[in-house]
Amino acid sequence: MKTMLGHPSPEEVYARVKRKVPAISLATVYKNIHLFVESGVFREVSMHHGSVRVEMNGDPHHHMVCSMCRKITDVGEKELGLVAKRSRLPGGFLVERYAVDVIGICAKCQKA
Amino acid sequence: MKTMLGHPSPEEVYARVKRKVPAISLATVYKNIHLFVESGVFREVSMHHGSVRVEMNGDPHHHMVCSMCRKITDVGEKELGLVAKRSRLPGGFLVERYAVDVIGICAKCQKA
DNA sequence: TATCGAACGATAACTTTTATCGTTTACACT
DNA sequence: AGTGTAAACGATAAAAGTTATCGTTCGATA
Repeated sequence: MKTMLGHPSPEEVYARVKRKVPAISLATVYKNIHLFVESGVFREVSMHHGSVRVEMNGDPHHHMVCSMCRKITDVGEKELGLVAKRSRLPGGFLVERYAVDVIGICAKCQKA
Repeated sequence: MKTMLGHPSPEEVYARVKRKVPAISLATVYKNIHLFVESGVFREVSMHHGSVRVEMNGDPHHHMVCSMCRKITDVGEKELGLVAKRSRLPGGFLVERYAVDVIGICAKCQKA
């Protein structure tokens, strides 16, 4: 069976799982996505999207997001060097800018 | 008058503008936010939030996002080096991971 | 001041996500 | 197997965020 690669939305996960378990509810899919994200099975990918996307954990990598069609493509950690030079990344992607999000726990939440 | 700093949501912008123009509609605020974002006056900041956030363009900087309370804090470009070392950033922020989003135009959209 | 088009406000609609709740299922213990 | 209990489920309502619609108003120009 083909595995689900890429960056599926909850709706896409739902559609896929429904093929095997037709009775499943969208609510259950959301519950499991949350569970998986909190457990570290999935990561959330959310830059500039109307809906959440998830991906499996894997080798460290980042994302190219097209500001017109919003398609997401993975970028290996090593290819990031090209971004700083404002050059084109593999695939002919034209870089406008890049945004780094550092995710963690702020001082206040560490205390609680 | 105090300017609006930080990373306001559309609702926060609406509340603020309403002080001066009580008759304004939320729809108009959204229309203007879109206009400003498309014109490059604002940038969108969207990592892991239920709603869009905007910020003024300024010196290059990035963001720390608390995975518990979702508060956003700016990080100067120079401080990013600390992240790679998994050390603590200023303010006692404990780094879990970081995500880079490269924003631009994909090859297909460049043709169109 | 009359005309015309752009921008507006109110609101309905839509999308995505979360909460609620009654029911079903799984399983430990008898 | 039968019973009790808790966890998980599906259906669905509700909430939150955003966009689309539409009749009205504003403002520039003639």
